[in-house]
Amino acid sequence: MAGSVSDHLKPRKTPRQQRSVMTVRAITEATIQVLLVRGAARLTTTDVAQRAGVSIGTLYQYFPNKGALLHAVLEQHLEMIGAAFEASAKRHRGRTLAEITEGMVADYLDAKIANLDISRALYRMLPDLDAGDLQKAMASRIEQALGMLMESASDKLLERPEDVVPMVRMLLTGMVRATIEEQGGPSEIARLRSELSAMALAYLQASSVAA
Amino acid sequence: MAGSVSDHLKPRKTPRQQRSVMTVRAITEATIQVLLVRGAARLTTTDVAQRAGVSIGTLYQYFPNKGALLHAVLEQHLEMIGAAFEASAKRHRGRTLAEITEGMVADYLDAKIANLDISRALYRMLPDLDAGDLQKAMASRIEQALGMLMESASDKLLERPEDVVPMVRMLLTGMVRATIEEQGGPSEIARLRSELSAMALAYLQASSVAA
DNA sequence: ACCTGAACACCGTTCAAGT
DNA sequence: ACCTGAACACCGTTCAAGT
Repeated sequence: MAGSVSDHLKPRKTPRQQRSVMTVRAITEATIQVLLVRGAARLTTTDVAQRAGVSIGTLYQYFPNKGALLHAVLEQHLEMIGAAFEASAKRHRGRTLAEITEGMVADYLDAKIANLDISRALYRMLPDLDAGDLQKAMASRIEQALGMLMESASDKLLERPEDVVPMVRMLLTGMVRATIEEQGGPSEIARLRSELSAMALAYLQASSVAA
Repeated sequence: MAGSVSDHLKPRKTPRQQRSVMTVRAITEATIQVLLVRGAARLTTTDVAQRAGVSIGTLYQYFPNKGALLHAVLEQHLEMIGAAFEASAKRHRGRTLAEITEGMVADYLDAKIANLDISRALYRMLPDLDAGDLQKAMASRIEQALGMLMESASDKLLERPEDVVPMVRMLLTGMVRATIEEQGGPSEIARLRSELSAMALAYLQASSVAA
């Protein structure tokens, strides 16, 4: 073992005084701003420090490297999406398979669309980010909520949930990601909203029996 | 207009003498080698030039920048995948919807799996690569072959193909990409092979009527 | 405990000089 | 027509000195 793969991505120190708490917040805020304005490829630690109003030395006091900075921003965003999905799952629990499916797709899409720019920027940085840990955690979080939802469906019983649930999770996140990365406009997003529901529902029905 | 977005990614000059044709080939070969050995993030133009046995100056005589180098490698790989998919489409034409779907999924997966390492490496560089043009071309190439296949199905007639065909294309490429990027092992790939067929077929059947 | 910024290392890219 | 490699610019990261 000897430490997780991504020890080097963790924040370097935990701020103990008020001043430094604000410093850290200023740095992550600035990171998002620079990300949106300049894009992932042209994001510079110097830019971030300047925009945050601190020196580069200070930035590196809290984040061991550029990757850790972006990792922190990604973590925030995923936490938001994960919480939104879990809340959505609770809302739709116990309804019919069709209702659950449509509601779940709509809510996930809405959460991503509400932060379209940042979603797009973050997707673009994923590869450089060594974010396998975060993505895995997110995947199992969504799968757990999904599994619970499927069990709760009032009209259908899912067969082989251990295979079907991961596939549906991948369908949901993969199609939304692809559409956003392909620069899909309003019409592509509208199509995704209806067709993705239809797709997920057709597969789920084919994989379940009457309850 | 004033030139395509990615003029700066095109090769800088076309080699006119034998010597330089070999030079270009050596450079792209070396790029793949370095990509596989060091990974996308640590790929260095110096490394590539050294491995190709030329100076950096020579490298920059044929490729205007690092991006163009990777762009060329990606283009080669996509060309191979595209051709494989079109050949597969021809083979399955005229069969039943279920046979077409299964054959298509299996063939696409096989083509990607046969070059798993390079596929993985290339997926990781996509964002940095400004490869929207290549991806769009690839998407419509696959969609055209898919549309032809759907029309040829002996037992079913697809409704709203203008919506359904792009969704199936995205399903196919998106799920394979997600599985590969998530470092899926043999068992995840086997699951993908069967479940992705089931998913696509369930959606296609729900979107078609008897022929 | 926190902050600063000059200095270092590394890498992408150019260009004057060569064959 | 093609090749070379020293030189330049830029950016991530460190660390000795400060409050």
